[in-house]
Amino acid sequence: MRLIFIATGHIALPTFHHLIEHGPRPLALITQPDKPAGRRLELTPPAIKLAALAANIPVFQPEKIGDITADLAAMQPQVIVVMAYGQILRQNILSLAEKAIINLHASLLPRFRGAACIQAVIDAGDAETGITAMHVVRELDAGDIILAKALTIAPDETGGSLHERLAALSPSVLAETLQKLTDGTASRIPQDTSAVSYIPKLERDDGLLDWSQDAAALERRIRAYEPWPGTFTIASETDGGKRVKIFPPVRVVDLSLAVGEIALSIGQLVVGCGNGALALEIVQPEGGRKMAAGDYLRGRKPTSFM
RNA sequence: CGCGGGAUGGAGCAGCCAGGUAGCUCGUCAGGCUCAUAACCUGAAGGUCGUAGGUUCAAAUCCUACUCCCGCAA
Repeated sequence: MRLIFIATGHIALPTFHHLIEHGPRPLALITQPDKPAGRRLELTPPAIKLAALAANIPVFQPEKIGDITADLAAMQPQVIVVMAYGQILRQNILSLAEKAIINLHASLLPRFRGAACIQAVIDAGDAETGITAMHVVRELDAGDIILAKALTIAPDETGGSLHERLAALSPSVLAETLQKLTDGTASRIPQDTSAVSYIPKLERDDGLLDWSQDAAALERRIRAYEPWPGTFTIASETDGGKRVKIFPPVRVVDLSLAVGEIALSIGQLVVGCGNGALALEIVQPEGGRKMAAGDYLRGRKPTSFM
């Protein structure tokens, strides 16, 4: 089968490797251009690009995917697979594949269309999520569904752990999808429009915690946003009003504190929330490294979080 | 040269601006108290103040260079 793979995010790596090892071998990888990253803003290639180069698969990194429409057409693809690419595909791309252009999306559609679907399911407290294979249409994540596989979300699941498990689940979803497309047994199930929800891309600042929320909701948020975009708060003036990152695990405890008030309870840093309180284990003040929350409290002596 | 914070006993910090006795909260060890404890009391050990130069009678503190760690941004 003549297949082109379009992907940027890490979540696509296992699927890409699976195709390289078990076929159909991708004719080319289309991925985002190298971007400045790191403290010195050095140009950094997407990890999947390195994987392609190592396997001698041609790589295209157009600023706009429309720029290489002719190249794509010249490869005469039967199937195009899109996964965490990061660009919207125009109509002229959608019609390039002879058989189908499909997208693997990391949620059980139509719930949580959009970029931050992995964080969203944990944040919402959902019991399960999964990988959905669907046809690509002009509207984002709105195409007819071919198949989906589900996973149960663990009570201590983080965005990172779920990302890994979904990445590992993806190759089998794609393999089955390709099989059905070949057989002609692939179903086309339209999405239930009444159940659609959309979750936009997250920015670093979205990780600012609002201590007036319920402790249980904050606990989910802290797990969901680890490692991206991460969660943080602002320390009181006694610690210079600096940013403090919060890492899971955190525990909901029954302690009566004002919103944002900090206390030392049985050696742990406890923060008052809107309903209940949270015991923090690991924090990282701006400029410092990760440290035990109790050490942070004893050393820097913050009195409250904003 | 994108912006910024930091390096001080085992941990986290203060002291630096206005150079002159190594400090705080913990931890560790010993002892005490207690039915008991992550609680409390007493005592002790543990530091070439990141590295290399410079200024000075005197440098954790001022100056220069370097190494390492980290936040923002992307």
